[in-house]
Amino acid sequence: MSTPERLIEATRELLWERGYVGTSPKAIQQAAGAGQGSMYHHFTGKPDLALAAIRRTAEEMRAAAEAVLEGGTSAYARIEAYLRRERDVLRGCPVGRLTMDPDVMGSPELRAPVHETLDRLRGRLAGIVQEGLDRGELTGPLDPAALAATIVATVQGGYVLARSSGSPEAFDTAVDGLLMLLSAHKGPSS
Amino acid sequence: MSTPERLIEATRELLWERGYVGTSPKAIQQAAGAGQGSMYHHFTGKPDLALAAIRRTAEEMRAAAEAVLEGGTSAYARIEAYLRRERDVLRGCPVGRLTMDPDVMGSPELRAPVHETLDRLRGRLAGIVQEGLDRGELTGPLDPAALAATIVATVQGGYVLARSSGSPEAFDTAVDGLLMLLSAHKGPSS
DNA sequence: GTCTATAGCCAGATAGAC
DNA sequence: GTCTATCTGGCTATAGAC
Repeated sequence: MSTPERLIEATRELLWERGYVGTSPKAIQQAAGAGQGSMYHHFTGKPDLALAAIRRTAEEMRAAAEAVLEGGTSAYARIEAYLRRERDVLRGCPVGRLTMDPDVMGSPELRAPVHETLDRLRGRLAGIVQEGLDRGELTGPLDPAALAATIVATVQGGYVLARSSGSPEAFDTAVDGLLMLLSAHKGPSS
Repeated sequence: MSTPERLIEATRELLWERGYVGTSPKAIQQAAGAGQGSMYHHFTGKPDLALAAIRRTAEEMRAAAEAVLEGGTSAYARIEAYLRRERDVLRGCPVGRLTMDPDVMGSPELRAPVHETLDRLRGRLAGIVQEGLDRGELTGPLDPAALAATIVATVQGGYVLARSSGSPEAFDTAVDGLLMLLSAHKGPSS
């Protein structure tokens, strides 16, 4: 792997683990096995490197979501697949985590990928819910946009509960609760 | 207000705004209008001060939740009151936020109040759901513990969505979605 | 491209005067 | 109880040699 590549990957890991504020250039260099001069040769500084890392993480998360949301199954099945998809629960969401970082939220550039990723995810889920209603896989009354927000919020909040309790179980319990509520809306053609 | 008091309050604000990692003793002193010597006279250091601040914040959050959860209304009404209670949405949850802080989660002492607060909240909500089922205010199938986790997760995740989009609206939308799902379980005596 | 040297500033804390 | 002085070390970056 090239040096810039290693630097980006190291930054991604550290951003996930410690956030922007808690991640120092020095720590990045050590994790990447690169010297200071090397890092500043390839990137203008910490914000520049973080931007590259965040963009890649956001892109990866979008792809992972899409992989599980596409496909020919029912709306309910796709939502369940998204909710139950394998996750590194105790590490939290590498994108959602950044919303609690004041320096990230204070920078329009760093913030944009975070905002976009979560926003598109909500939109994608809303579309699936709408599809489900149209096809009779789900029965109303159900507001697609609201349900989509609740789904994403349950996941993001599930991470909080899991980290708080130190066990992934809390995440699963929150997901179970949501699916329990949603299953009451399963339609005949599902 | 006494100096220790001002130091604790300043720490609470900064912890909320910037997290543990992003909060320096110097910033605390300036916000509290106290000198270094003064701070180290009253507290042994940053962890000690943070502990006092976190404990107080946790206590305050428990009280705020209890204030809205107690009372003689129906289970559904109490859950809705909790979800719609006024919040400083864009600032996020002062307790939940700490779960993303590696230094807080790495310290058993700092972590305990966070864990306990979120845990008790879940237990309290589960009790209310159970009560609602018993009284016929809610109709099953409904797993109290799972629903309680979903409620807390929706709130915690709602903060993430709101901060990501820069608007409190996303929080409200997630809450609306959850109440929409839950309202399908409103019982006859409600 | 990568290295070492250097710099100014901040973090976190201690010591001792007042 | 509060103040100033001081300390060690880390952060973030620049300069210039190799």
